[in-house]
Amino acid sequence: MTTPLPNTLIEVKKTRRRSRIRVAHEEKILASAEFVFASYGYTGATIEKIAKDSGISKQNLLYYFSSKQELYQAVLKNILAIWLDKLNLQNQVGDDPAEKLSQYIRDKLKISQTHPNGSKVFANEIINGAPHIGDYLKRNLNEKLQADVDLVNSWIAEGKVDVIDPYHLFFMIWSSTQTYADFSTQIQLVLNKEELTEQDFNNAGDFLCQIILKGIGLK
Amino acid sequence: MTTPLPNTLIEVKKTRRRSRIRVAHEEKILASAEFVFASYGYTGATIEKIAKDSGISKQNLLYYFSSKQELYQAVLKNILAIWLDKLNLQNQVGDDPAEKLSQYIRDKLKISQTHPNGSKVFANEIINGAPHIGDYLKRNLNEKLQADVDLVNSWIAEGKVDVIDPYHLFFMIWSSTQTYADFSTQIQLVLNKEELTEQDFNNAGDFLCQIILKGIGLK
DNA sequence: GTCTATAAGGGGATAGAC
DNA sequence: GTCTATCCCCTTATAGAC
Repeated sequence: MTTPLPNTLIEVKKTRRRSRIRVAHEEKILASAEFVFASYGYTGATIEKIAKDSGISKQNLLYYFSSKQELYQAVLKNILAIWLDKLNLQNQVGDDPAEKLSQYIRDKLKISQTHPNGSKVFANEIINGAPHIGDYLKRNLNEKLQADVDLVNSWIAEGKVDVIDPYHLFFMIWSSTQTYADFSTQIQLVLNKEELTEQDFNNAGDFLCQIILKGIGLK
Repeated sequence: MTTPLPNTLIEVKKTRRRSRIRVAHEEKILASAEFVFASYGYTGATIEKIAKDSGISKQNLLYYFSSKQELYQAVLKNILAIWLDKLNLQNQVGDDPAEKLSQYIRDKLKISQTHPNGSKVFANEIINGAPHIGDYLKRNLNEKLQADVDLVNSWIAEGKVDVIDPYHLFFMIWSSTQTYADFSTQIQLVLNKEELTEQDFNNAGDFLCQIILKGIGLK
């Protein structure tokens, strides 16, 4: 049995001038698409559902995004851009490893709070073997990550943190912060809440920073 | 926009006597279903694909599992049974918190290694809002978890571990162990490997135990 | 830009012979 | 238990009027 075929990500076309109405509609459509793809998966989501949710007719939606796949990839690219943009250990202010890592963790968690649906769509895509963004991810993730891995390794060399494998550290940070978006259903069920509050996210941030920093020998 | 309707999980019927051929075929079908649901999601998976993968005709498959939903829920119930069965802090041997937690973490990670597809199907289901197993989960997860939470709280009261929120500890353990199944595509991409090896899982286990135990004040 | 109509194909499930 | 045939709905996408 073969896994789904890889598809190269459609590059965003640089439209020279987008009318106000186009910009507004595209935004509404993208927000709805994020929600519907997160709730039903790629195949389970239908253009009809997205159209209904955004208050735009199905045929009109296809005027703005000419195919389901194009819309899906736009959603994926949105969340990836947010992650790749904000998530650099290097870009965090200060020199202190503890400070940099704390900020990184809290930033990542903040995105789980503000963009849960984007995170869920991305998670679904990766779980399914990244058929639509595998190539794109390969080209864009590793390079950025390498710089951060190097930085952590330099901290280890300087004796500032315990000897650990930086890759597994990042896997841990990514998974334990994203779980508050991706697995929010389960977390809400366990905590017996309808929604996760600001306070829940603050608690999570405090917890994660406490465990991870102390765990690698900081503080 | 409404989220998917909840469906109560179909209870497993106790067939008094299942022929040898039925048992064998059901097993093959379930294994293929796990793989196909993991690769394509609930809607994206088709009975046809599952049938092809298992070497059984689509119509014959429907003789054994009378609907797609029934097959899907059987897959979900399988992985949940494995988790709920093995994952009790209380059942781990020994009295030592460090020993119990290490074993719990390694057991959970082992399931990621041996049942990656079941884990992926479950992850997809939760991400999509648990439309098919929400009720079942609610009835079966919280009670088991509560005993473990109480145990951790007793350790805190005895001063054996730092003051932490046990719930967030479990969220961290669950997410950081499951990521090696659910996000294996991304991890393989970062580590530049076709498959995760026994050694990779050992490294992950060592890393997670080191960070989490030290992080909560053990050792 | 937005609408009505519809083509074209996929996929779940059933009927009934063997 | 397994097969052939088929029904029927759903969904993507296009054509073309306004």
